[in-house]
Formats: sequence, structure tokens, C-alpha cells
Amino acid sequence: MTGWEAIRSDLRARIAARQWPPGAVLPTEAALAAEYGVARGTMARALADLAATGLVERRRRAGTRVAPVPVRRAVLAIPVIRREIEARGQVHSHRLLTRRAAPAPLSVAVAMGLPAEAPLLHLETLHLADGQPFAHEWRWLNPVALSGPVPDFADITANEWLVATVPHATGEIAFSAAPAGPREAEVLGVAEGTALFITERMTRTEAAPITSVRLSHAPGYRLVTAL
Amino acid sequence: MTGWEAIRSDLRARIAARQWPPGAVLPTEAALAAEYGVARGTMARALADLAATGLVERRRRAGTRVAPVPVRRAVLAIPVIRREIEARGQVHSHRLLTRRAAPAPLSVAVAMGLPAEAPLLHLETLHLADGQPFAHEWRWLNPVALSGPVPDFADITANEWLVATVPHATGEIAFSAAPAGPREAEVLGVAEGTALFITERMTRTEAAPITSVRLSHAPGYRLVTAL
DNA sequence: CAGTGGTCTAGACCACAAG
DNA sequence: TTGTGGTCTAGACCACTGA
Repeated sequence: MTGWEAIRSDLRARIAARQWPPGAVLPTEAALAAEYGVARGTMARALADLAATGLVERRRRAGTRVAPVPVRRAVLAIPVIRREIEARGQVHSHRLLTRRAAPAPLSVAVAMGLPAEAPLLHLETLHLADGQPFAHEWRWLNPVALSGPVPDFADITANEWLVATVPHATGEIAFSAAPAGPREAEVLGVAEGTALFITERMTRTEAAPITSVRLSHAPGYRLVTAL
Repeated sequence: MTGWEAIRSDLRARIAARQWPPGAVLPTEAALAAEYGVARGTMARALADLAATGLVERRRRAGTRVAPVPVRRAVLAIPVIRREIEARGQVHSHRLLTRRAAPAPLSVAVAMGLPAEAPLLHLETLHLADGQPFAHEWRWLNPVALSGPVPDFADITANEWLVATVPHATGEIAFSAAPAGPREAEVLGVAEGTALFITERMTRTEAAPITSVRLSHAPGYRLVTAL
């Protein structure tokens, strides 16, 4: 463990031991730096990290205090599906079920910030792990946002093509639960109404929305992270 | 926007514009610092932040390269339920449905790393938003990990009492979807089998496991974050 | 107004891993 | 072996905000 990480750990321990109970003010950066015998910059790094995880709150002039009602922050890793499946030691494959140009349904147009009926490309894909249905992907692509030609997605998934072509765009992601509709039930091989874990992603560049995708995961899917 | 944040934005834009395509190596810290006219420390800060979000990978001697297959990392804020409801402008209330000492069921004992039949305290709580069922909480508490007396939880929720008493412990959190069981259906006022969003949390100190809790959210619940 | 955190600098040494 | 990122230092100025 490096220096500033050791200091961070020690501060965590002292907070957990209630040396500074929730709401209490810690000594200033300068005082703590002196106590630990490090430069103020090092102390700042440790404290900034604690603030980033929501353990303490920092304000100029007011100082650093232990969060009274902590809002824990967890980092969620969101890999592409292929990676996710391969990380389990399974083989990923996919089947492109639908590929057609279509005007945006109203809900999709609103979510993407496009006019209703905007021309989009619609893709429907089934992802498989070791040949078993893993997730159903329902995607809308904005061809205007993509300069080059769009592949036919028979060999490469839209996700992988996009991260290679329009890498590192921004967006939002949402998680929810929903009953399987007729199409999801058929494709995933489950009963209609089965509880499914849903991931919805909106991706955009500064210039234009790129894609909106809804992933319905087969039963048993769990999203896990350290806290 | 501060200096290092502006540099981070600019680097993001240059990567998105494929000046450095996925897998490409960026100039060294020193070179970039010279280009932007800042100290190496400032450059390091911007690059470290990009690495933390998974956009670039950094290794000593090998340099900084754009992540070939980006694993995006999103920060998830996990507030206590009261805060979550109040943030929507609704009023939080709760009803303690069950409070009893009971031996741990096998699944709970395994999850908490305790011997089977370990004596635990079991709490069942319904959380309401503006009087409407919001979430059903099914909690197991390890009294051994709690030094002081345990309140009766009629007035304070277990969650709020815990964060005030055993603040800032570590643990894991998992999200999934499941059909409503008979109890959840009854308490939340939904049909049995309804798709519910499930949050499961395990919390521990270094010394001992503290609590295991399963939250079943009423339909319509969504967990949203920026990407 | 004055004290606090936020940021930046110029320099240094070290750990690591690629060549 | 040596170039790269990772970390640390001592100092400085500034922005914010509570007293």
C-alpha cells in the first residue's frame, strides 16, 4: 500500500472507531499532514479520495466533516456483453434477429431527444452464453451520428462495433425489473411475465444521440459490486 | 471548469475524435504537460482520472493507451431509503412488521460467513413514500457485532440506526430481478409473481459480519446513473 | 475579513516492466 | 537496463464561504 492509501485506511479506521463520529469536524489538512508527517498535498489526496466515496464532506472554510448521513458511492464496472460472458468462462455468440430502417417510436424519440418519426436503424439481437440465451438486445441506432458505412452486424455486435467506431461517448444507464413481454419470452425461452433484469443505456456524443438500447437479461442475472 | 478538468475534457474529445484510436499510445505525461503548458503533476491528475473511468489504461514503462475494449465505470450513489424518497419530494414513513430473535437460515448464514443456526435478530420493515408501499426490507442483524443495546426500531429504521452506530463499514451490493413472493405481494400490494427490483446488501466490519438485507422495490423503481 | 480546501508548480526519487 | 508512470515535497496563489 502506498503512502496516501495507508493514510486513507488509517483515517477510515479512526472514523469507524468513532474518534470522529458522524457530523464531527476533522482537523485541517495542514494539521493532519503534520500529524502524519507528510506534505499537505499527500494529505489532500487521501482526504479527496474519502470525499469521493462519500465518507466525508469537504467545504472551504467549513473544513472536513464525517458525513452525517453517508451516501455510499460504489463503482460499477460495465463491460461489453462479450467480455462479461467470457469472464464467466463461457463462450459468447450472438444472433441478429432483426435489422431494418424504421422511424423512431415516440418513446425512443423522446429518450434520444430526436423528432418523432426520425429515421433510425433498428437492431434486435440475442446474446448467448455457451449456446444458452443470455440477453435480448433491442437497439435503436441514429445513422446521422455515424459518419461511415454501417456494417450488417452479422459477424460483429453493434456494441463492439460502436465502441470501436464512436469510442467513449457519454450517456446514462438505468437498471430496473420488468415482466417478460411476448417477444422476450419467445426469444429467451421463458414464460411470459417472468421477472427480468433490464438495463437501458442512452449514448450520445456532443453533436448527436447515437444509440438507445434495452437489454433484457435471462433469469438469474445479478449485478454485483463492492461497497 | 478547473485546469485539470479542462485538460481531461480536451483529451476525451481528442480520443472521441479518434486522434488516438482504441489501442493507440498517447504521448508521455511529460510531453503532454509541455503541450498544454502545465506542470507534470497537473497532467498526471487528468490522466489518472481518465484511467479511473476506464477510458485509458496506464502502465509504467508501457505508457498510456486508449482502452481497446473499454470497460466503462459508473459511480453509483446509494443513499439510505429515507433520503431516496425525500429526494423525490415525497414523505418517508416505515412500519416495522416483524422483530424477533431467530437462528440464521442456511442461505443467510453462508452469505454472512457465520455458522448455521447462529443467533441473529430478524427485522421485517415496509417503507412507504407518501403512504404508498415503496420497498419491503428483509433484514438479518448480527447482535454479536453490535456492542451497545439494540433499539426496538419502532421510530428509527435499522439502516439509519446502523449508519449512525457502526458507520462506514464495508460490504457488497447486488442488484437483480425476482418475482414477488407471497409475503412481498401481500405487503407491497401487488400480484404474486410481479417483477420486482431486488437490492441485496452485505455489510461487515473487519471483525464480524453486521447485517444482511434484501430490499424488494415496488414496481416502477429505476436505478439511474450517468455513464 | 480570514481560514479553509482546491489547485498548481518545479523538482525529485522510486517501482515497475518492456526491450 | 532504462523509460515510464506513481508518488511525494515544499511552496504558492486562489476561490469560496463562514464568522
